[in-house]
Amino acid sequence: MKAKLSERQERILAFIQQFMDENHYPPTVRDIQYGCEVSSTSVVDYNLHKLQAMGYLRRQPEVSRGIQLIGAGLRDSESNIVSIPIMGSIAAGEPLYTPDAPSYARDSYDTVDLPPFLTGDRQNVFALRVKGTSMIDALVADGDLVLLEPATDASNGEMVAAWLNSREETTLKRFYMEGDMVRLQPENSTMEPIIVQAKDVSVRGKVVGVIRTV
Amino acid sequence: MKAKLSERQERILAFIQQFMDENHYPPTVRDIQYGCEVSSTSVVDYNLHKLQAMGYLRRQPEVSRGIQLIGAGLRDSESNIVSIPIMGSIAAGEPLYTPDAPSYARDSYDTVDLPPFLTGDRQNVFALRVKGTSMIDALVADGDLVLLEPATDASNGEMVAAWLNSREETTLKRFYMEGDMVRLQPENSTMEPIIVQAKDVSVRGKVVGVIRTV
DNA sequence: GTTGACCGCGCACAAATGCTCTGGTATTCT
DNA sequence: AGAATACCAGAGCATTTGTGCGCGGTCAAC
Repeated sequence: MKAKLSERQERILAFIQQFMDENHYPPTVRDIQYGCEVSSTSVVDYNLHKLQAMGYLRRQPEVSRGIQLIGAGLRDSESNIVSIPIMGSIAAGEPLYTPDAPSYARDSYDTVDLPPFLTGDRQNVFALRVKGTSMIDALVADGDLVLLEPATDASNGEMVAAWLNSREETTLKRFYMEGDMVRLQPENSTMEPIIVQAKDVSVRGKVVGVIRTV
Repeated sequence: MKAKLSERQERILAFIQQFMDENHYPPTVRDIQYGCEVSSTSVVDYNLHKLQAMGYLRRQPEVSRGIQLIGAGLRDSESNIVSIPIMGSIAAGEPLYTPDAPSYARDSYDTVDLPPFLTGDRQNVFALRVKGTSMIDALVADGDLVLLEPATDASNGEMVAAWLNSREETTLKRFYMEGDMVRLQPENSTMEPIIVQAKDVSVRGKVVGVIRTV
């Protein structure tokens, strides 16, 4: 269904987003025409139909400015918000996020709405509620919300949510690969690192943000 | 300037908000006419002019659907976001927030858009960017954004931004009043509390949230 | 070549839509 | 009472704007 867009269609789409950001209402066909240097309104109409068929936008027939972007474009430009699912708590051993789950399956989770600057351009960011004070050594307190980017491995020094087979729990630590061992380093130097076999630990996500309300 | 609205104006305003929520584009004059059971477009036009003069919305002349809500209505219903001013950094000794400053003076500051759940129903919440690692003992790291509610005193145990006359700096600690002394307690037990005369410390705000991006 | 799909252009029409003009009805002020 | 003000109603005009139609390119398949 979603074939690749022609250059003109890309431009039209980008123009609509920009126009919405600036004016807070959708452009007319002729706005697009002039904004994208097209020489006829019918060309705009033609491409709008294409874009609609491909699912990039919705149009209200016979209605001026009856254009609304859907999908990723909507959240980013129109409401300036992204919805992030809260996939559970990180202290409890609940099943964690599966990155390949379809996005509409998120309906079954609570979500928080956050401005995009917290997620950057990362995909499938999800959130976990921190339960207990066991991660206070990583500058994360009870009740905090941690934002995670799905990942199965990490670079040294990154803060990750890691599943420990031996303890059957997920913990939040800095990740260091040392040979075939993995060292999970707390933030606080008074705490001892956890060192386990690489096969006994699996990374679930990298921390990209922390939110705390008091 | 902002006189109280007539019943019809309230209704028009509410209708525009509802229409925007449903359709993601502004209504036409006639949409409003039928939606609010007005018998003439001129009445709508008349009231729209009034509402514009009172600052509730902005119109683009000669442009269909050239209506955008401004002010409180926009933030709450359209984008579900509150703008919070970043009043500077907390490590530097810059002048801090003055709660009685008019809200439109916020134009001179950077702002971040955040969902309302972070501020609750608190008023005049502002943000400070944490510079340096001097507050890491309070679970706050370099680069974090702390959300503060303006306050001039605090209850024992609350985390506050406090100005220390002796050091001429603002610091983030838990607040304990003990006789006529004030103890500013770091989160980390390996750090020593700061104990000063109550007159040498002034509370600037209470921490209501922390945001960290990595 | 010829065909047909795809895309663009120009034009024109009709509907949608903002705006104005005229006049009316209360309510308030002098 | 008369004037002023605020608000509303109806009708109509002029512009804006979505949409359809005909025509002309390009490019690949046959």
